[in-house]
Amino acid sequence: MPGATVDPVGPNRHSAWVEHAIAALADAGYQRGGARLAVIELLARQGCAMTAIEIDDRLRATDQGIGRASVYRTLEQLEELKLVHRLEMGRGMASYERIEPSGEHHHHVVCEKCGRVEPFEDPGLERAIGRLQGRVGFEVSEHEVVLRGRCPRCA
Amino acid sequence: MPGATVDPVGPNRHSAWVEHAIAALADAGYQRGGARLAVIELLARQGCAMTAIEIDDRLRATDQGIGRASVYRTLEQLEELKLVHRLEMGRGMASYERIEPSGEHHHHVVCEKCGRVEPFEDPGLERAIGRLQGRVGFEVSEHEVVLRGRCPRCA
DNA sequence: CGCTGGAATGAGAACAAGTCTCATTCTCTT
DNA sequence: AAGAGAATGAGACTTGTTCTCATTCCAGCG
Repeated sequence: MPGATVDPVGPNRHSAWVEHAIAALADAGYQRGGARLAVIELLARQGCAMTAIEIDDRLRATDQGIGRASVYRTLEQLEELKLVHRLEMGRGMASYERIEPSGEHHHHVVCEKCGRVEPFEDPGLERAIGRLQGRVGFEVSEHEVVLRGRCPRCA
Repeated sequence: MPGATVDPVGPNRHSAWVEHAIAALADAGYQRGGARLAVIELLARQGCAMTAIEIDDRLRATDQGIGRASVYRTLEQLEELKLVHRLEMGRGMASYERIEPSGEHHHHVVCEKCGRVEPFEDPGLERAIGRLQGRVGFEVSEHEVVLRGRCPRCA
């Protein structure tokens, strides 16, 4: 790949996750398909959670014209394989964001007035949750923290 | 009330919250009503979150036969007045639980297999979240932590 | 290559949770 | 006891999601 060493961080900076997802799907016995790939590539480009509706709308608008069923089906498969995280932060609709294989992740603050969502991360919080794992009777595999309040604009 | 000093802790142990809720509603200018009271009394008896559907089903089964609209309307009002907490832990449906005026509260572990929900509390976690408040740009008024995994039975 | 069997896809129907409307009933004040 | 306005409930409606099934696509095989 001559000349390909320039600008490793760009619009495709998360292509590693695309590869990862494709490999995981292949391992799980799935065949390739255009709709699924489109969902994966869209999620790869997002910095934070995106609602199922947004994903669906965006992909429907594409010249490919991806169907609703394919979008939801793909999201379900990706969730099953722990490639994406399903979140319910709003009024009864799900959002999705990719799971980094590194384990790196963030949580969310939601404005209860305008619905704006922002990510944040905090090692102290992660530590507190880590310490908790043994104490609850469950075998915990993931966690989710949502803070609610007013964003600077709405406060 | 002669003889009423026996057994202060019983099925009505949370009647203080009922009073609190009634007072708050009156302060907010609401009139009394049977449907609303029934919702309040049902929530007062629960130890943990209950889905809107369950609440509705239970109250519909009553000889009072409370309507769906009243149930949802009441839940919305109670949420607005910070008398109950709305949670979304499952597949797209809301649960509600009362907010103690003392600020005492718990969080939840959900079994991703069977859907069982259990409460837990942890001061360390609360401290970590408390420390966080200033750092996110929002004016945080509440928070919610959900752990997911396998319950002992499903593990 | 072109076939073929099973997987992936998309249009639209079906479903479930929640919301809205509006006629009736109830509360509270006078 | 009456009137004004709030609370209620039946049922229509909306919205996000899931299901169905006929069609299209992919991948191994001759």
